[in-house]
Amino acid sequence: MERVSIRDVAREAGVSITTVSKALNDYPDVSPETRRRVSEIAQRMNYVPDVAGRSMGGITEKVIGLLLNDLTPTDPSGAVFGILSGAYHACADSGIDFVLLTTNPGSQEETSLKRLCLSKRLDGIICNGFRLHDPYLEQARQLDLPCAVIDVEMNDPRIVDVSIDNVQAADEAVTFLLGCGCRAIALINGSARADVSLRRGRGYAQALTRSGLPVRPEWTVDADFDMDSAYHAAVELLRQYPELDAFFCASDVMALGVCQAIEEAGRKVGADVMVVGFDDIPTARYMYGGLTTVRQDFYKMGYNAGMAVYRQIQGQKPADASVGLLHELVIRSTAHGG
Amino acid sequence: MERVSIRDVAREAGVSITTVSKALNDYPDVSPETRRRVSEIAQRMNYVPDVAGRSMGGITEKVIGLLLNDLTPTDPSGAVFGILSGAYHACADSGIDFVLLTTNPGSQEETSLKRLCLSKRLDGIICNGFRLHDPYLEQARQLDLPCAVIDVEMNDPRIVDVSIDNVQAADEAVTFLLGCGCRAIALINGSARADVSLRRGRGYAQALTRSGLPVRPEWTVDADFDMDSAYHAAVELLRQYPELDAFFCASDVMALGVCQAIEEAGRKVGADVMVVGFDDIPTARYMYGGLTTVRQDFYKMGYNAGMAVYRQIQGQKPADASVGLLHELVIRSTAHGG
DNA sequence: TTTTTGACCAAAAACGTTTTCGATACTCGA
DNA sequence: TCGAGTATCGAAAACGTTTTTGGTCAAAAA
Repeated sequence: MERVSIRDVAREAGVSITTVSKALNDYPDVSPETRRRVSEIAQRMNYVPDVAGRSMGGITEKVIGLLLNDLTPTDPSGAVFGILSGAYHACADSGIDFVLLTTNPGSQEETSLKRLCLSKRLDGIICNGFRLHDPYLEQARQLDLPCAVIDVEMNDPRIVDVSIDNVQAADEAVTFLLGCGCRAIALINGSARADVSLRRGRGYAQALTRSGLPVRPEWTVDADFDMDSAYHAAVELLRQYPELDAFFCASDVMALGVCQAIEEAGRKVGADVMVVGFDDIPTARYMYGGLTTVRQDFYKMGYNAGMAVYRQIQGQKPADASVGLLHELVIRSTAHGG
Repeated sequence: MERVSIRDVAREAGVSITTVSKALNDYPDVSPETRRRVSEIAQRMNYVPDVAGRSMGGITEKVIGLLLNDLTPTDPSGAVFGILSGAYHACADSGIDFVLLTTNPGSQEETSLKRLCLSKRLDGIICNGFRLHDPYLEQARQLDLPCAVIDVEMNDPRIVDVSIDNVQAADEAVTFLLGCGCRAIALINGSARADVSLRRGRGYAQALTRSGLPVRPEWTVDADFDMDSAYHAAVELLRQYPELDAFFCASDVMALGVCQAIEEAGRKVGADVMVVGFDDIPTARYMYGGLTTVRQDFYKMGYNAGMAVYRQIQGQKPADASVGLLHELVIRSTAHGG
């Protein structure tokens, strides 16, 4: 596509490039008549200032990057999409450029986070999907750049943590199951390398302990947020511990695998065995009569993360307070009282 | 974050900036010793060439933009996410930059597609979510830029169409319902402003006509791909035409609303009234005993679109042939034979 | 010994802007 | 008529690169 430069516009208008630049950038020292004529010509010629030249001239747009760890072909929970959409809109609302970046364990070895940010000219970054011990997690601490991290507790005054209170959320879910009369509750957790898994595990144990019940380690299994793994784990648990009367799952997708296992074992979900999921995915209310689950708002996560980073870019305080989001226990059929 | 320029590196290494540039860009006329020393210093100083300066110097990365019409907070079908992920990976595999863009009817009025592409320095573009009569649709034809459009038949030799054969897919679905013995089949279609809706409507009519059945316009309703609209439409249809024994829905999400309406009407999904959806969303097999549906691969859509645009950028023929993708009728419980 | 060659490096132009500063011409008051 | 002020514009530097061109020096060829 043919690009027209400021020189072309200047030639066409019979003025210098200085005047064109000033006319289009609302400088005071250009006559109304000239300004009008130049803008008209620029418009007609489809002149769009080159962003690189502009940057050389000292005018740069601010940019926030959303760094996703391992962009998968599909996003069953809708979490990544919601975060992405939220971050995008936060940038749009703030008049900031948005760019999407991805990493994987391999690329984290070859390019440092700092160099990645430098190469993309980032003014701020939002990180999602990091696992404990990912190299980038530690590098984010050394990064001299406004930064928000989703779903990992960083405990760093310079970094904004964005997440719900996962301990509390898991506690509520398990407490609810206890209130339903359940006494043998298994935990199908996400990957042990995910910070949220640790926290949900803590909430699970905390609720049991408060009720004076023992935490039986053999009733907790990591299914890596994977439906099939969750299914197989549940099959095995149900075989080995027929006394289980409830499952708390760290994602709705895993809950589906668990429900299937329960039904295949000839037991009734929501009656013989209760199931609580996590996330409240869009189709949750249509499965197994309605999945009882802990809702979290991924769009808001992304949006708040974007806004927090934006505020830091604007020079507002290093966000000593992190962004806490609210969760909500949504009670449907797979686990319900009385 | 402090940026290090090539000048800083040159000073530190005691050579000219020319030599630094050549050393890092593998020019032959720099001694191995100098090259080694310069790269070592550049690495240590965290020097990353400024992309704007680089662009001024005549080196520009190719960029493909994915233009989404109206990025919503949630993506129940996973279509947008799949396409995005596919396009992203196509770019990554081709060593091309990827940027995400969005439009809405309002912004289409104020900024032309050409200016949008110019301002983002695009070398190619993928369009998704366009409605018939969107201004950008016509502008895409005038655009002098490699371009792929998803799910709209453009009939332009310079533009790559990417989609499944929606007429054929709908025909197969309805033909299957007819094979199941259904004789009164309603169509819950997407928005009439979406090209795929027209095509699925054609396939629906085509299948009925081939079997000698009349196409009753009152049995077709546009529910705009919305679950609630589909629900209400189905409620009304079932009340007014109790003889209906099947629904063909243009999306799984709408199929869910329809199923709910059927059950609330006291009829049994998959027995009294059969339902076929569209898309095969990740949780389809878990709903109503398993949704019968037409599967399409959104990731592949995005990937193929990206690759097609990339090939055009590389100067390969204007892609007279469009990219056709395969669909697959997935038979589960909500509609099944014998 | 002189000339040629090749290896290595630097000066400078170019890219498209913005912005500072100086230049010109005009207006107005004295 | 002249000087000061004002309105309008252009020249030129600057930004960070790449790339062309030319220059220096030592080694090889004559």
